[in-house]
Amino acid sequence: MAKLEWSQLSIDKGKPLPRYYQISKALEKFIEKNRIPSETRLPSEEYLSKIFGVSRPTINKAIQLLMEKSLVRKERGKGTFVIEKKVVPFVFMQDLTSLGESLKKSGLSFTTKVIESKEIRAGSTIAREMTLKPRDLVVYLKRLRCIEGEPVFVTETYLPSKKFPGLLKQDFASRTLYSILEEEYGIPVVKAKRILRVGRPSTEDATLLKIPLSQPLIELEGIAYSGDGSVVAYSKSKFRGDRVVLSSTVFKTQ
Amino acid sequence: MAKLEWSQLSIDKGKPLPRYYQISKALEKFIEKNRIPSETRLPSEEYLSKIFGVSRPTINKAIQLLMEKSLVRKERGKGTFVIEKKVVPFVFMQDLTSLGESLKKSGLSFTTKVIESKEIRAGSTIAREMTLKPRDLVVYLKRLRCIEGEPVFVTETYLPSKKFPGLLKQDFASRTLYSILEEEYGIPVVKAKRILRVGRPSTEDATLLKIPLSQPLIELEGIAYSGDGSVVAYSKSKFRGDRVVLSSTVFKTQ
DNA sequence: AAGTGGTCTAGACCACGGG
DNA sequence: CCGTGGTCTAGACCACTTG
Repeated sequence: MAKLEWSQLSIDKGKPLPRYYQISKALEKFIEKNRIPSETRLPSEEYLSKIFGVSRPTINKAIQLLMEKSLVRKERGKGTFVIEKKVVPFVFMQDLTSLGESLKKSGLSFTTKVIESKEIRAGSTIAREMTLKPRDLVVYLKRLRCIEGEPVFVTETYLPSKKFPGLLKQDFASRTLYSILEEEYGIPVVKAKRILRVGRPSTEDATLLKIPLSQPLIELEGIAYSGDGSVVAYSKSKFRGDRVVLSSTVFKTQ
Repeated sequence: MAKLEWSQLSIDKGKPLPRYYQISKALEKFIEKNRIPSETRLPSEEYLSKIFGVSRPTINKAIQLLMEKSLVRKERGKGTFVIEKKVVPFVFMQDLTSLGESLKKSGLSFTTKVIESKEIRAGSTIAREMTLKPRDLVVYLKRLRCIEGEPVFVTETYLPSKKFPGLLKQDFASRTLYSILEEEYGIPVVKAKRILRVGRPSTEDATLLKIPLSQPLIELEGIAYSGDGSVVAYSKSKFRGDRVVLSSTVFKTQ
């Protein structure tokens, strides 16, 4: 009977709006109004193309828009499914904590997976950010963080090897980076600069985060400093824009 | 002679990557490597389709990707043009300043255009955010901010009418909102909550900001409080993701 | 084997901008 | 008028999932 419902959908081909846009809106409204449960499968693109009286590429593009809004998820060979809208509230600027610590406090279950860890030369770009020389060694760390079992962000971190001998032997999956730095090396982070922008995933990050290439990310770049003003870590985190909200509270300083 | 350069481009149709993706990357690299100046017109889609040996819709989709990355801008009837990459560094969390004040300090020339200003009833959503009753009156203000002449973000602000009688008569184009609140009403903002997310523009906002609907925005929602803990303003700002970087510095508090 | 989405083609018509 | 991008069609082949 499900098909009967969808079959009522239609668009006005006379309107000056693109058909794919009208179809996208029609589907969106239909899903909202009828409160289509998440994980419901949409009719096939073939079927929809008949309903709306357009070609399949047009339907494909319409659904593409819904996917970019994270309303649906496509699975090759299976179909298109309504997504449950989840957002993880996320505190990060309030106090000077690493993202891992911030997550811990929130009480949500989260896991860390180390994608890669190695020692490399800084190179000109990283060296400039960290006020090192390009040939200096740094520890490179790439971690994937999942919340409630779902991938939410990846972080790439660079730390000066000189300051943290043996760092690669630490267990980054079960302890937060900041706590390792403070407890194992006695170097606490006392200041951090952060830069935030919108970005797009690389093919690798899209795979890790299980998102399409078209979905925007929130990029958070950070430089952490120790008490003597030297750089302790340079990091770049990429968050799924559909799963994360960053929040903070600011008070008058004077 | 420009055509000669572009004509060298090609892709490997045997690769397992979509053609539109390969073409997009090829064009991107070509623009970067040859430092194609901004405002240069790309070859027509027709021409490119011949060069790459694919159909025009495929070229169209490839260029679509570049547009979403804000590398090019399409103009109907004219062509596709390379965009100058401009980013406005933007301090926002450091201290408790309004966005207007933050801009002023940055030294960049900026203008404010009032799109709309009126008194309305709060409604349930706004009332909840501002701890008002749905039927309470609020002043609604929608402003477009331009930096160096280009639209960069829109802000919608709601303020409780009761606290600020005659507010609509103020000149919001030449003074910042916070300074009006403090100097005209003696109510300074001492605390603010901020929530940040990625969003997509409404058709109206896309027009105001001169961006395609596909381009993501940074949304900054804020609630400002006065000394007695009451809500002074609720605002929602939407920034062009390709023009803005938000930055902050955090210190250890304890 | 059948059904799904991913992608592509060759051609088409339109609206817009500029000569 | 012509060249541009915006959009659409009808059909196709592929890779993947499921029965």
